[in-house]
Amino acid sequence: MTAPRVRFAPSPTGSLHVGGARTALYNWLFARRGGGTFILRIEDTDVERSRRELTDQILHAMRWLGLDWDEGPFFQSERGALYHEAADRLLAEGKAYRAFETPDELDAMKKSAAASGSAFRYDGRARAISKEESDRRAASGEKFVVRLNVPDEPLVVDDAVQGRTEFPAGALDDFVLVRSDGHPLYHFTVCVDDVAMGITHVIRGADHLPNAPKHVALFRALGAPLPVFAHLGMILGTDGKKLSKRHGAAGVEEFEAEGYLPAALDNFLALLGWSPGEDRERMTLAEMVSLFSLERIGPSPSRFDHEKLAWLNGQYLQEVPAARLIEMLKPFRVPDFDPELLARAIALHRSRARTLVDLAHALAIYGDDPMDFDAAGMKKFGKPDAAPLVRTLAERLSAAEPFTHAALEEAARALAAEKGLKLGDLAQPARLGLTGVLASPPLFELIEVLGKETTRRRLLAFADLLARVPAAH
RNA sequence: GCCGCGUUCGUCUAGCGGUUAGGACGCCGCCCUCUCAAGGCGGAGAUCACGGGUUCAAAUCCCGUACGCGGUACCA
Repeated sequence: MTAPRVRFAPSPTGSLHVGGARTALYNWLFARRGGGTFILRIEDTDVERSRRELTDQILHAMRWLGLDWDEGPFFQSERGALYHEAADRLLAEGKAYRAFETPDELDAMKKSAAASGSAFRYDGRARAISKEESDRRAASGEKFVVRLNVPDEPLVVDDAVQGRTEFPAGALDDFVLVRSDGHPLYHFTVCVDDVAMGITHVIRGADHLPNAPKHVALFRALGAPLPVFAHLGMILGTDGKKLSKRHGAAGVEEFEAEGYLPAALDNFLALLGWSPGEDRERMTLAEMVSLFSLERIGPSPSRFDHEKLAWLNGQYLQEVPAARLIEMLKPFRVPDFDPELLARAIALHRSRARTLVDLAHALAIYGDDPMDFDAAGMKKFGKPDAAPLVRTLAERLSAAEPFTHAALEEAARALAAEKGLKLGDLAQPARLGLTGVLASPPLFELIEVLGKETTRRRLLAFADLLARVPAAH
């Protein structure tokens, strides 16, 4: 088998969302697996809706995901000559023809079709116009569209994922290839480009499956062999509806901003519709490459489960080398302190975070002293008679020598024993005073990183706060 | 409406004629423990959408129905 040539062909009418990202990923995996070529093509023929910034955003998202392309990006907006050449050839060969109906006339036809309860299909009446008349009317400046002369026979799409589907003869009308203003349309540009680029496998979302017979007809008209089609089940929201804003993040750049790791998103997306079998779930891109095959892609739609993605991201967060993690954290505003201490703080907090945003947020306690204290915690520990105990603890901890978690814990345990308390009776109020919340990494390791000065200052301030709490009755 | 595709625990999935229907997320419990995570162990959770066939045997093959999704442009 010759090396595959595949392409990812987004339209820059929106940012790269997870559905598109998964399509890109599968194409990339397939290309890499087969030692083939991955081509990036920007389908910006819709001039009204395409925006340059969105192309840049898509390119950025691709790079972020680690999906490098071998050729392109090609812009369809710059390939007009190719399409017009192809249209002229089809026209000359009688495989396409000019149709001179105006939009208003077409509307009228649609309306009458709707009135009689049938679906509108262009009836191909302009096929009857002779070549001479067609040329003459075109030359005289009359507006026309170019339509494909779709043969009256069943069209078979043999899909690697969805299986064989047959579209009966007459299911398609002679659809428009080129608009009356000269702009080539989507189906046409796709096929012309796929032929020109020697695409062997078309891997894309199942929303394109109904388009596939059009493409089959077009490939034939163009005299090109059919590529293998593989239509991927759609990615839906958790409620089974089309993915939209109210399902939370859907754009790749949103996941980046929320502190997800590209490796986690790649892994998660890969599993939406594909499974390597043998209960394999966590995989690097390289592992996916070696395991990937079209045969193991399922046909059904899947739902995007943020919970599982978050879990997976947490898993990846545990494995990132410390230095790399510090790099990754940079865009997320972490307190500026000693790099060595930062590394230790990260070691303490990473297992408690599921995203970089979580982690950066957790790291904030190493910056400013806490201003707010957890309400439930204050209800439980916020009593004036707790103040002396916290004060004593502050003194004992300050005196601990060396200032290590082992010595600190020993000091705290000794104090607890003296007072006939459990360690938790001491640790929890201390944790609250030090961090403002009741959940944190092991207290004494935290204190060790926080340092003697900060610990003492916060504990003493907290004791003062406790002393001012009105006594309960 | 018409055309097409899909349907295994709540979710992602394994399964490709004979399994106690497996794994993962989430959920619950236990262990660890100064709290919260992480980790370890265990549990609940699927009459394989439904109804007919084919077969000694069906989640697996065939046909209907229901539901879901997609398409139905001089959008992509």
